[in-house]
Amino acid sequence: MSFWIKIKNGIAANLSKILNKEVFAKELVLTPNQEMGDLGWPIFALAKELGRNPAELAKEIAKKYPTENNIKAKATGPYLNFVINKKYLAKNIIKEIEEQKEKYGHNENLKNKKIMVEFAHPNPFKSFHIGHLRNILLGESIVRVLEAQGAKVIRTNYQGDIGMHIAKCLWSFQKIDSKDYPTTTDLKVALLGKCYAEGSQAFENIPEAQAEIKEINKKIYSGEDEKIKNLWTLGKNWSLEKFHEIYQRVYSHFDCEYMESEMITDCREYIKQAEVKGILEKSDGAIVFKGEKHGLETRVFLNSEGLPTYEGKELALAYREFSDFGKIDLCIHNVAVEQKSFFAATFKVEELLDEKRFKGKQYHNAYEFVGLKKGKMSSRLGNVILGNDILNEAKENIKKIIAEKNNSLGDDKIEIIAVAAVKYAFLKISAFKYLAFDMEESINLSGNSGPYILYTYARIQSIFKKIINHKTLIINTDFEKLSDTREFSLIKKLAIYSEIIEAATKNYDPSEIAKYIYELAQMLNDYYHAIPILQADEETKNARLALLNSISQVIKNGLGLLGIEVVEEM
RNA sequence: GCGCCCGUAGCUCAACUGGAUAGAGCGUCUGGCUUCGGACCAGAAGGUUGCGGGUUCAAGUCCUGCCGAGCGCACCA
Repeated sequence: MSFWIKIKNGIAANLSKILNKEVFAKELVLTPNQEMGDLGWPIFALAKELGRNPAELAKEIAKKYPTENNIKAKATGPYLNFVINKKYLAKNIIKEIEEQKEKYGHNENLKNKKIMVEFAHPNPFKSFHIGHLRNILLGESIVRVLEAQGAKVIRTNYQGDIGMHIAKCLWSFQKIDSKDYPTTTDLKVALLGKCYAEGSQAFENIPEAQAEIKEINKKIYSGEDEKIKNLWTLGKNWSLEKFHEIYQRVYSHFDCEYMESEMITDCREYIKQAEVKGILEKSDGAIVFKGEKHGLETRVFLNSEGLPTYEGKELALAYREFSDFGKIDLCIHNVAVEQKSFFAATFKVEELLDEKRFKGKQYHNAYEFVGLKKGKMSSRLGNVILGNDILNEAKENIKKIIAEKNNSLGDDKIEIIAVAAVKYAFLKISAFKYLAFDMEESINLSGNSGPYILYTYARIQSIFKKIINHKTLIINTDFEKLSDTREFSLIKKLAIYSEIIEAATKNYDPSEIAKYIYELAQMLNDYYHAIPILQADEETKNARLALLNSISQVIKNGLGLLGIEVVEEM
């Protein structure tokens, strides 16, 4: 348990004793400013319950509060506020960070929990676009946040390698002579994209083509046509090759990559079981789930041509996911909000099918959609923004800035900064907010941005480089020397870090962490400008270095949870 | 038409899940490198939180009615 939580628990325990009534630590709020103290407890509710005037009651409780040296109670109007001794907090927090280092802020709330996070979900034969990018960045961060709370996390990715979109692509792709196949990954996926666009156009405009495409789709499902099967395998491998490049580029990996095509056989058995149990029923030649009696919509599981739909295949996936890695406590499906009714229905069917296995263990993390600020994105029309294009664009912009400064920086570092810029731009916005993407505006390199935070971090490292053996100085720090109010604000900010991780877990929303690190970086930059570090007398300097060391550790930890790497210089 | 989500500064977003004076960035204007890194910092302008009603000590946050946008409404994934 973090030192900060201990302080809050201690105050809550004291209040509980005085009032003979349970007071919870989470009722304590941060004060808006330093003069009011550090933590506050609004006592309106209690005053009302006792029929008392809140301000008078606050004074009375403050008087009864035990007089400790380190935490003092005082009444501020209808709030009971607590003042924490600065040196006491500084010493303990800095010590805690020094000891726990990259584990600082972590907890064991999810110890012994096995959680599967299913994310990324690109479709082979189609492009990895901006929506997939938001998905993978969010998913990767959620995984890290859960791990920081002690959970054992299994990373999975479910990729749609079957269906009409592929049939449309292959319809056009089969006409290309293998001698004309491109050699680079980028050209290969570009070709698949072009074929898909052509196939889609043909499907809409040419009746014969439509029939041919439907035929190809059936052949893909049956796997009996060698030629189609080979083309399908080839195209899929091209796509996966590209996807893996991207996963690596954003520091993601998966314990298991499920393919939709792997589900088409097994799912028939589960659909049949569900039909026998009366969960699914026949309707117009299809087998459907009539969700209305559960307040849901009707969804098709097996279509009238006898092919399993996405819903049908989901049943087989669920059984795989809940058995391949032993018993799991929770499966988080990181999928955009548009699939909400799809998941509501499939979760219900799974629950009715096998309550013990699935009930309460499936969760759809319905994050919001990414769209374009200008125009509409459509892979059919070819105006999609690719995940890689965004990263490349950010990289070019960073190169430009470096060139303007006449600096030089290795490509590996520029890449890290570019990835940081893009990741931060996506993750700083709440996952539950529609993201209107605009290339120029969305990837900031200054202000509230990834590079700003990396710059702040690099700046601290730069100070350390000027000191020899600064780490050994921290042990004997005189914390009394940290007397500036900015220093205390920084220490308090460091103290609450563990609570931020908990907040990010509650809604599976890493934007809490992004916001926190930004504020911390901002406070540091202000401090950096106002207070000299290296010019201070020896003891003060050491105390300030100890503080800087803690700040840089927390920035690094927080960025780590967002899936962002740091650079020592930039 | 029904269901879900949303509406906060010119733009993009915060507001610790009902608490104290609604805050940041971008953009605009002003100032700051002879000082630990100017991808920085300080300051200014910018708000009837879409509109109306309600709940209570307290509402951007909760309930309700409008207005507006997005997503979803069975054989795509």
